Amino acid sequence: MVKEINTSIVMDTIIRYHSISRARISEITGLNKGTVSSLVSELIIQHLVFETGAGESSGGRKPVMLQFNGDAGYVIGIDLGVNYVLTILTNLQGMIICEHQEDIIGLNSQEIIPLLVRSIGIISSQAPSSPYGIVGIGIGVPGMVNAEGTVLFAPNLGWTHVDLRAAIQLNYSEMPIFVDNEANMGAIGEKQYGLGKEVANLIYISVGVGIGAGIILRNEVFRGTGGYSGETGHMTIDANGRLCRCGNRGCWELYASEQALTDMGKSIQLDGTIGTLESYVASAEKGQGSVIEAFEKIGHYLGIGVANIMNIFNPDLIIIGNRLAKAERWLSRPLQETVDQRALPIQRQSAAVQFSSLSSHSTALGASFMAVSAFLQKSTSRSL
Amino acid sequence: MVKEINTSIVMDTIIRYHSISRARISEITGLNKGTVSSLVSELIIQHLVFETGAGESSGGRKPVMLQFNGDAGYVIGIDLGVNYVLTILTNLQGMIICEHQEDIIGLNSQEIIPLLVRSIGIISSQAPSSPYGIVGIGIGVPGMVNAEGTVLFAPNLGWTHVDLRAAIQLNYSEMPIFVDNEANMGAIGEKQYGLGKEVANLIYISVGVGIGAGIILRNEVFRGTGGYSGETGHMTIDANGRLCRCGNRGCWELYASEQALTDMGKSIQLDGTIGTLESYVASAEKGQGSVIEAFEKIGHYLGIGVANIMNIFNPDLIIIGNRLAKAERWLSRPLQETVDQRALPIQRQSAAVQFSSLSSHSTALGASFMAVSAFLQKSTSRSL
DNA sequence: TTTACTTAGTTTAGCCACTGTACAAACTAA
DNA sequence: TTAGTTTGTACAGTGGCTAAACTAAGTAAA
Repeated sequence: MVKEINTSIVMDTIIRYHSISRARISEITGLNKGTVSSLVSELIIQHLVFETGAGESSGGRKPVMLQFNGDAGYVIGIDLGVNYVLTILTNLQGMIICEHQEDIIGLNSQEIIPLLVRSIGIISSQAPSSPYGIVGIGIGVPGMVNAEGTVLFAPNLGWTHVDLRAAIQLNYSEMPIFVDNEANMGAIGEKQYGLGKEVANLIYISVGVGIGAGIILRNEVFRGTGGYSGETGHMTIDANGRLCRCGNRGCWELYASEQALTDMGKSIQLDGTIGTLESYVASAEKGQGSVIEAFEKIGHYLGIGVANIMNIFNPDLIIIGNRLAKAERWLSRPLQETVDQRALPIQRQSAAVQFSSLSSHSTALGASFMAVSAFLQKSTSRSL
Repeated sequence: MVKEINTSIVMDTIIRYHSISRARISEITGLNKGTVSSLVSELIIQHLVFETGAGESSGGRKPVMLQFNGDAGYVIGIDLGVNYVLTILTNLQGMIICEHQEDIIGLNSQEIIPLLVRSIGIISSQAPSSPYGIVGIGIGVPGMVNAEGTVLFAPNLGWTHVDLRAAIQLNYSEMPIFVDNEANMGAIGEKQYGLGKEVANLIYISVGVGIGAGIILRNEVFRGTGGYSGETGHMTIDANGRLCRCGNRGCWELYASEQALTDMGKSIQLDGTIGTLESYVASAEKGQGSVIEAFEKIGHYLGIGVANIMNIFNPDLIIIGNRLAKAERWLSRPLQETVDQRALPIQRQSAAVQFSSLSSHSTALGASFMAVSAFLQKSTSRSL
């Protein structure tokens, strides 16, 4: 049991420092040199770590540098969006090997699940050969997911109670499969591979048709008691505001989501195109004032909710992700201004607000990391 | 290190089960009988555990029952309120031995600190003799406190940057002293000794002059990056609402706190008394409709914020505490109705909203528990 | 070169705290 | 009584750690 913990510590240290000697690991972790040596040799036998040759001497014998073998295996990450499926293959370090995207507009769950299985098949076949092969699959879904991987409610997909994990498991019986909310996966993605690498507390705000949040506190996802935390889109920001389909009034997502944009757009004369987010972005880029104003209004309302979240959580970082992050150019300034006006001074001084750095891959990368994490945990524990 | 962990596990098991045999501990924890025996004998030497005699046989030798020695030492818990100081002495099980209260209306920090020291002295002298004596002091403060025990900002006391821990430490140099926000302490109190014993995620909402929240997630207080989490009072619930002194508009505490009551009270004809919370409660008890209406309005607005918190955290339990809990009778129904209307169905099904069960002792008890917790941790670890 | 000094990594002996097994003590029930 | 249970202790064995010695491989200055 102690060995398990120490193996994890050594593994994490190697991954974090990218290239490191046994002696440095011993220094950093406080573990004895002998202990480190023996643990490392087991990791090498497991193909999880390899020696890259001699490093720079600092006045004595040259160290043998160690690296994490990111290509010991591969994982699949899936971002099941409202109208697309993005499937990626990454190695254990989150390097994207290949990706595959398909539209799912108008499809129901009976049609989407086979499509997911097909996508997994296509992507799997492109994995380079490796000691462990494909070691897991992660899936981010735009809805509430329970601990068993059942999608309880995904309004924008029209799903209720779809046992997604079991459905995929039918085709890949031995494969570890992780299903979670798209915002949680996005938060994990940003924490591991994006802007959140150095912070312990971050909130990833997924602004798409609605708004959801992935909450990472003390370096771990906080899912709440039933797994339904982060329903920030239905936070009241206007007590006497418009009625939301959830039954509440003045929900944040009525004022600051893609749906809000569409509502505003009805009164905007577009240059002939349909009112998709992409068309609005295109119009804004052409300088259409009414569209830019709409974005700025949404940025302002985003700021109100972001300030609330800052006041409640006192996080290191708030990241705006998902579809509306594409309009960063017009959202950013009004958002920041509103936060500066509305959040408590001590909060806005210590917390940063940024837009996703992984473009549209946050969720898929987070999903793939779930699988990586589980694989490494299993690998370092079973080396008994 | 393993021993430390196991000692803690044994200790926790004894505390939880109140009266238990070595054999049962071994069963429950999975530790070997011999291991449990040796750890228990050390705890007995330390006076932390004692044998209470034979228990009921279940067909064989009678077990020797063990109990946690709650009277191995005592701790002091202080609730520094806006206009009172409540000091309590408890044993290690949170049993209140004696208490002492003083008014501090109109006093500044230079006057309050000596008063705190005096109160500690008065209470200390009443502690029964015990193996360890007074083992720690906890203080809950109505303001932001950093990790060093400095009160950064306590608007209702008029304090900025008062190094409270250091000031008390001057008089009790070797004593462990814990200073934290009053809402965090209240949350801890409810978690340990009140309504939250069985739950992992609870939010304690302290409704006094303003509103603050103590957040317990996965059985631990979440304090945020700088220690400033839980500033829920400044959550916007009305985007275009009234201006708050914090600079924001439509802050929750403008509509749902003692301050809100006072504001409303200006237009209420009271029966000759001044507008304190107590006088409003008295009027409501006499059946004065306008006061009851005011309470109901506050209950409604409390519900809006509570629904927000439910949607964001998906907790097991939300507890309403501090001064306004005294008006439970009139707040409760409108609060629950609003939550039922506004929180997502799945949230309100799984989370309960209750009023504090420890009457006005939540904060002081939480403060005392901080000291208990630190003492037990130290005791079980230094038995090397 | 040679020599002295560093630093890296392995080996070995010893130790700590756990587990498993055996056993004594103390009880119940037939 | 006698057989069978349950509790708690004793003791040997083991896993995994640390400390220290040692080998290996370098640098720097005489």
